[in-house]
Amino acid sequence: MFHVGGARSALFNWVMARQSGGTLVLRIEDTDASRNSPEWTEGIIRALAWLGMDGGEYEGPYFQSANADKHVEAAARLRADGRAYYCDCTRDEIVARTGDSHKGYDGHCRDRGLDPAPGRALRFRTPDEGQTTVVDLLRGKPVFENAVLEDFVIARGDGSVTFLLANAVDDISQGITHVVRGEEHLSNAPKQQLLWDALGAEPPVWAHVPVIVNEKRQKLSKRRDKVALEDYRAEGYLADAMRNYLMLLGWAPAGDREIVPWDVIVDEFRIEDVNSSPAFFDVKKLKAINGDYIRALTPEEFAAACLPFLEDAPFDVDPAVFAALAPLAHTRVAVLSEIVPMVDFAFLPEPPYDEASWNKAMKEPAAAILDGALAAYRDAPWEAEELKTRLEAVGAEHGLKLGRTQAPVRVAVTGRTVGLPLFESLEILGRETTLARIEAARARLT
RNA sequence: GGCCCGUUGGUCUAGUCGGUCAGGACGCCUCGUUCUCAGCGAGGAGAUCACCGGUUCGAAUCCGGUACGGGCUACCA
Repeated sequence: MFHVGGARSALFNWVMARQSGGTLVLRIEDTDASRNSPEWTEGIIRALAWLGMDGGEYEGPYFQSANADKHVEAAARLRADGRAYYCDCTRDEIVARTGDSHKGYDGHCRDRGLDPAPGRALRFRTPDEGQTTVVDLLRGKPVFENAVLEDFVIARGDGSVTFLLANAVDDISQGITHVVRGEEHLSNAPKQQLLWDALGAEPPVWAHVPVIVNEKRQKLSKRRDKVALEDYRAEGYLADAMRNYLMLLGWAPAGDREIVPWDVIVDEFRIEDVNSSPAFFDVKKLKAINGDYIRALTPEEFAAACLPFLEDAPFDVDPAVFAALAPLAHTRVAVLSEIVPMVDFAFLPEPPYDEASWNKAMKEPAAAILDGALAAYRDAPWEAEELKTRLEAVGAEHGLKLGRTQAPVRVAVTGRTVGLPLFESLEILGRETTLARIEAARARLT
C-alpha cells in the first residue's frame, strides 16, 4: 500500500533532485520489524515505477535495518558522551506521575545513572534551555524551545534503535542535504536536529509539505479514506494524470495552466512555492484530469490501455470487435475501468438487464417501434447511417423524434438507456445478433 | 492541556515590489451541436481575500490581536 501523500512527497523529492542535479535516495525505514515486510517494500517500488521513478531515478533502496550496527554504535556513543541515559519507566508509570497521557516523558530517570539492562530504554537528554531553529523551505524558521522537547527514546528495551536516531545516523552517513516530507513530521525536526548536532553534524534543510486532507479536513488515513495509489491505478487512473494532479495539490504552474507535461513541471516546480496549508484530495478533479489525459491518448493507445481492464471482465473479448468499439468509447471514459460496462453488451451472450433502463424505455409505443425496427432492419444494408435513417422513419410513423425512437432499441440491444452511439454499435454487432435481441425484447413485451 | 503550522468562491489554486473588473481550473446551472450519454463550443451563479483594529491617498498583499481549522504530543514511522 502506497499512500497518495507519500507519493506526492516522493514526487516532490524526485523533481527537486532532478532540478538540482542531486541524488534521490530511497530508504526503507524498517526499524520496526513488526510493521514491515518484503511485500510492503515491493509495493512501494512498484508504485514508484508506475509514477515514472524506476530504479535509475534513485539510489537504493537502502534498508535501514541493514545499518542496525551503526545505529547501536551511535546510541552507545551518545550514552558515553552523557547525552543519553537508561530508563526503566513504563508507560503507565509515566502517565501516573504526570497525570496526562499527552504530557510526554517527565525525566524521572535522568539522573538515576541506570546501567543498561534488558527492558531498559535509552533516552536522549534534551537541553534544558536554548532553542532549536528549523530551517524549512516552506515555513520559514520555526523555533522550538528545547525545554519543551521531551527526553525521547532512541533505543528500545531490546537494544534496537528507533526512527529518530536511525534517521539521523543514516542521513548523516548518506550525506542527506534536503529532507522533504509530510507536515506531520515537523515536530520531529527539532529532535532530529538535536541528534545531528550531538553526532557532530550540520543539520539538513527541511521542507515539510502540508498534509492532504479529506472532505472533513482531516489528514487522509488508510482506514477511513481511499489513499492507496494502487487502488487508483486499478480503477484506471493514468500515471501521468495522477502525477499531474498530485503536483497540483498546493502548487500550480505559471499562468492559467494546470494540465501540463511532466517536463514543464520538472522545469517550473519550486518547493518554496508550495502552499503551506492542507489540500483536499478531490477525486472529482482527479477524475476530470484523468479524462483529459485519456482523451489525449491516440485511439491505439486508448485501446491498449483498456485491455487489462477487459481481461478481468466476466466475458471474452473479440479483439476485432473491441477495436471497432474503442473509438466510440474514447471520449466517454474518464477512468479506464468504465470501459467494461460500456462495451460488455457486445461480448455477452445476452444484453445485460437493467430494470430501471427497461422500465424507462419500454413504455407505450415501444412494442410498435421494435416491430417497426425488426421489419426495417431485416433486409437493410448493414451500415450505421442506413440503420439510423430507417429507424427515424419508423419513429416518424408514430410522430416521434429519433431521440425517443432509439430508446427501446438501445435497451433491447445494449440493455441500457445510455451508452455508445447506437447505430455504429449495431453495425459492429451485426444483423443477426441485433435482430435476435430486438426479437427477444419484443417477446418480453407481450 | 502543551508545542508547532495554517486561513483567497463548495474545492485546488493565481495573485509574490500595496493601486487587478481578485484571474484560471474542478464542481454546479443554462444554451448550442446531437440518436442516448459523453465530448466540444458559448454563457451564468458563486469571494466584502477568516474576523477585528492599525499603517497608508490606497491593503488579499505590511503590522498587531482574536477566532477557527489542522499536525504532533509512543520503547510507530
